[in-house]
Order: sequence, then structure tokens, then C-alpha cells
Amino acid sequence: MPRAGLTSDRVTAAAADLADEVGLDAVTLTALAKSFGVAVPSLYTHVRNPADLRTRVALLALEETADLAADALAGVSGRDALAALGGVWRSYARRHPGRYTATRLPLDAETAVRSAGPRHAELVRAVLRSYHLDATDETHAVRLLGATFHGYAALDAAGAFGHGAASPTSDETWERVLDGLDTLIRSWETS
Amino acid sequence: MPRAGLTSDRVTAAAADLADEVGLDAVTLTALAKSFGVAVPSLYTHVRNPADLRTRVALLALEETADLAADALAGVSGRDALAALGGVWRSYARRHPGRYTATRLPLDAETAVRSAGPRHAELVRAVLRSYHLDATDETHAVRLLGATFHGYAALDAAGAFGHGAASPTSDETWERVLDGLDTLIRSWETS
DNA sequence: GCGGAAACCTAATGACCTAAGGTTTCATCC
DNA sequence: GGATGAAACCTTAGGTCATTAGGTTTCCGC
Repeated sequence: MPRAGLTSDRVTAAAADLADEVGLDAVTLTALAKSFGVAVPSLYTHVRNPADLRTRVALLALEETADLAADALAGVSGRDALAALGGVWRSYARRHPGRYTATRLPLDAETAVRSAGPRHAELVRAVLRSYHLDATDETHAVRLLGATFHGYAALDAAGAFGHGAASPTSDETWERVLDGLDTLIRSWETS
Repeated sequence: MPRAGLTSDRVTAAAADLADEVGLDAVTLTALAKSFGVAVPSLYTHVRNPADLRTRVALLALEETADLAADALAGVSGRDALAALGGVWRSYARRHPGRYTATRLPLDAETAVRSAGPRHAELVRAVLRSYHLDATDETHAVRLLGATFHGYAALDAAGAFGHGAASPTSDETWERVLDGLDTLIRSWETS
């Protein structure tokens, strides 16, 4: 029998794809093993347990989104940068629901610092640079943006914005939110 | 052997308490049955399956938070109302992490309209009434507040605000965010 | 006190996870 | 080109949890 050629990375990538298809909760070692044509215990060489697998998917997704954000932010500033960064999360949550869910998993402190989390924080700070905030306000703004972007993506993904028939679309609200955040943070400007 | 006196509501309440103690994911029928001194299949009379149980916990938590919000909003308006409503979610997420997690579960459309969700939307609109927005902007604002409050509570609960030593506290950021939202929405005022 | 609804049980099955220990493949080095 | 050792992968076995089927017991109302 030919080998499946498993590695931690390949297993993680397959888990991420599967999560996007069937939801993160439905990613079981059994299903994964089947997709590789392999016995379940064989996965234990590459992954400690299902929780470890999910953490790896989270780390993968954080790397991917950090890359996407870095690309999207190249050469833009101010409201455009806000739109670019928020847009990355919004479209990622829509395109990769399983991976996005994984990015919301709580990581233990040690894993968190090794993740792309700090890189994300740095990217948000890059967006804010054009607003010339003092250090404290910049931290406040990082948190505000993180909360708003992720809260919005989560509500959107949960379908919370479709319940009224004549209500404005999510896209319309999104533009309004960006405008709002832009003026809000601009009002904190010090210089 | 005396009966345990199970009902759907009592099982749900116990599940909610257990979720707050050990986390929503650790709420198994096995653990619940043990806490009642009852065999696992006995729970099936009152609850369809674990997913149904979690949905019931979500509905319970949504009712509870709607009640808390209604109380907190009595007699306040403007920024105070913003603070009151956001404070309800923030403290609920802290005090009842399992229940709070349950409120974030996606509900199917039918269940959603029967839940306290619409009541929550109405409460947010009540907060916004003092800002005199037109109907469309009010909807945008409902979504903005929902996203920000829940995003903030989630990040806070995940401990995302403790990583820098000299960084401002979550409480400080919270006040800043409230100020920001207040001015933001005030700037949408039409009348 | 009797009849029936509902509460609760035991037994059995199946999905998933996980540990232990053996076998096969493959690259590498003599 | 064959031995060697590290991985990759396997079978076996056992654990927790969810779920169905079908029985027994409690308790309320008459």
C-alpha cells in the first residue's frame, strides 16, 4: 500500500478545508482519516489530539489573514486602510467560515505569542499610524477596531443582518460603520 | 428511589450553571445526569439532544440578558444608556461565561424569532431613540452597537486585553469606546 | 384504590477518541 | 546493493459520550 504522505502541515491544511466545508465542529479525526484513506490512530503521529488540531487550524488561519491584511494594507492609509483591513476579515469570514471560527478560539498565552496574533496587532497599529494618536489612545483604538471588526464579522456570519425585509444591506451598514470609525478615531487625533 | 423532579426548564437551568462552571463545551448529558443523580437516557424526556440543550441554554441566557438590559435602561438615555446596555453584556460575559458563550450560538431563523433576540433589538433601538436617527441610520446603529458590544465582550473574555504590561486597563478602553460611540452616533443625528 | 400519563430505568449499539505496541516503507550510509 | 534506523502507518483494545428501544415505577386525578 502506498503511503499517504502525511505531515502535520498537510493534516492541518486538510482539516482547515474540511472545516470550511462542514463546519469546525464537524472536523473529527475519523472524518480526516477517511479523507486521507488512513486509519485514525495514524493521525496521532502528526497531531496530538482534536484540540491540538483545532489550534493548528487557528494558527494557520491567523497566518493566512495576516498575510492577506499585509497585502491589502500596502500603500493605503486613513479610511482606505480601515476599509482594507476590515474587508479582509469580512471576506475571510465569508469565504472560509471554518477557518474564521478557528481564529476566534482562545489560545493559551504561550501559543498566542508564537502565533500571528502579535503581527495582527502590529498591522492594526500600522493602520492607525496615519491618525497620529498618542500611545494610549492607539491601544484603545486597536481594541476598538478589533472588537468592531470581529463583532461585525461574527454577526454577519450568524446571519443576524437578514431578518428585516426592507432593512439596509450588510454592505451599506459596513460603509457607514467605516465612516463612523474613521471620524471617531480622527477625533482622537492629538497633533 | 425518590424522583429527581426533572423538567425541561430545570435541566436547562442546571446546564447553564454547569456551563458557567466548566465551560459550555464540557456540558455533556453524562455530566448533567450525574449532577441530578439520574441515568443519562432519562434526560431525553426533557431535551432532544445536546444541541437542543445548548439552544435552550442560549434562549435562557437571551431572556436573562434582555431582563437585565430592560432594568438597566430604565430612566437613562444618551451616553448613560449606551454605558448601561454595554455594561450589561460586559458584566454578564464576565459573570456567566458559559451562558454568554451560548448567546453567541447561531440559531435557526425560526428559533431566532421566538427568542428574546427581537426584544434585544428593540432595547437597542430604545437606547438610540434619544439620538434621533432616521430609520435607516437607526438600523445601521443597531448593528454597530451589537457588533462592538459583543466583539468587545468576546475579546475581553478571551483575555486579549491583558498582554501588555504597561497597557491601559480594559475598563479604561471601555470608557473611551463609549465616548467614541456616543459622539459617533450623535454625529448621525438628523433633526 | 385504580388507571393512565409521565418519569425514570436497563440494555444495547454506534461514533469518536486515545494508548500501546507491532510492522512496513524509505532515505541514508557503508 | 544491502543493512540500519527513523518515521509512517497499522491492528488491537478500551474509554467516554450520545442515542434508541422497550420496560418498570411513581404520582396525580378520579
